Amino acid sequence: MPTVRLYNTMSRAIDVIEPLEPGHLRIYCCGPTVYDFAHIGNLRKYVCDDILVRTLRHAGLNVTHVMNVTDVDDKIINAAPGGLDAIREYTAPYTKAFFEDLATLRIQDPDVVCAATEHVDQMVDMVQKLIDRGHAYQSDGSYYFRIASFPEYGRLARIDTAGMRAGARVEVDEYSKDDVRDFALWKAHKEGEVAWDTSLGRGRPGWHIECSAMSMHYLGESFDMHTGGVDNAFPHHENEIAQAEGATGKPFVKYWIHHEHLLMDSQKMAKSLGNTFTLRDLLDRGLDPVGLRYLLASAHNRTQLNFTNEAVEQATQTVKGLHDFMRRLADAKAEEGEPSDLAEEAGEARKAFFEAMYNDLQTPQALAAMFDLVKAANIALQHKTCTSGDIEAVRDAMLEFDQILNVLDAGEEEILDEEIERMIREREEARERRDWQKADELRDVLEDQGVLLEDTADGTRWKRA
RNA sequence: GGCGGCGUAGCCAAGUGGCUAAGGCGGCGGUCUGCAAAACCGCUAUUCACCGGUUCGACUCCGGUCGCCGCCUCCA
Repeated sequence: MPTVRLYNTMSRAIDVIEPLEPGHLRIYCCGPTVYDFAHIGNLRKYVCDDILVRTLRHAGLNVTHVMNVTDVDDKIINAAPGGLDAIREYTAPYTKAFFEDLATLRIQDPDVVCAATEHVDQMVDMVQKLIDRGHAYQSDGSYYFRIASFPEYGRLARIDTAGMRAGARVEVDEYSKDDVRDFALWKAHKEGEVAWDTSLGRGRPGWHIECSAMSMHYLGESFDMHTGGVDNAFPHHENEIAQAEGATGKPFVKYWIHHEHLLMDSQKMAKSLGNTFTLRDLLDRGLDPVGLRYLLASAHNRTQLNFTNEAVEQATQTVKGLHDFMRRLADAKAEEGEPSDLAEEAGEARKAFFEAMYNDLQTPQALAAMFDLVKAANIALQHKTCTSGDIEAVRDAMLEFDQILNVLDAGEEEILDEEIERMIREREEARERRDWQKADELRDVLEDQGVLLEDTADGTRWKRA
């Protein structure tokens, strides 16, 4: 099995990935809070997770991928006062939209998707363990994690907890805590808010507790990998560690992966700047979802990616080029010329591509290896003798790359359109008569319908624009 | 104020203490084509924000300046 290396926020180094259980990698990815449509910056994170999981699977690991859906939090409660029915009614469409967005971006669904509101029991159990072990206390019906009881606090984000007292942010929490650094595990019921009647009393879970409770419920008290946006490292993941390790006394997660943010036109994305766009917004503007996937996948996950309209259009062009290439490959026939060494080139490209991916997900280098092969194959197809084995090797390599990238066409066969076929035949006849004017006219008509023609030695081909 | 990241061609984006600074998109010129398209060939950063320093040698290491971005209690 190949060695996979990834940057681990905990160690601040590129670590060799060795699952706790050999051959089986258990990963938890922080999921969406479904109070609104996901914006493109949120979605980058899921594309990064997708590339990561696909790479781990390609390396031969059996991956169990769990993702949460946060369907109860302050924003949701504010938007949907009342009980559980009210927040479910409010969040359901956003949850549905979120998974539609994942599908649009060709992101594989996780093996397990868990909603916070369906795991309150597990969270209550965990809070109880924290109380029993002296890490939590009650105040006015709410429960808090006592940071002073967990000396390791701040290890992930390298935060000096002493300095938090002088933090720039103003404390806005109206609940009473022993120490400003402590965070809520369970919030006492307030009138008009959703609540559960539990052994802790009537109330609702804090945000961080859901991820600790659900990840351990599905993946065990210690598991391999946990992902999130860079902003989640502190406080969310730091708090998760405190809760999990406080409750079990065992190490929580071995590898922490954090994905960088997307910039919009070199600016941060923020509602106040009016530059957050949902996938729907972008599709309405005519952007191609697969081009978008390619763009989001094409930069390294730990660098900020600058999102511009132009960049998406470029990515879309690139993907079109790959589609053209696969088609050319499918139609390829052996030609006379010097013998090609395409099979070897394919092998080299494969090696380079996956070495790059296995070495901290270096997508840009992997893509460069792929394009080197595309170029070599195009040259060979034009000037050399390619055996069916040569062509097959290139095709297999491309399809293998696409196990990670997932941007190629799924189905080969384009539905034949009789009207289009008839016009193409008509144009062929015109061309035989050397009636170029008529032929060009027909080509223009088809182009207006989004059909592009290519006259090749083997006849005219067409594709959708 | 504290901590951290980044600044590479028109655009997106890799990279290394010293061979010609990856790759993609775009543009220009050419081959092919009835014309196109696709593909191919050539050109498109004497230079890596700026200023110093270390070094035989730095884009890569150090210091400073400017710019952008993130975290510092619930934002991917």
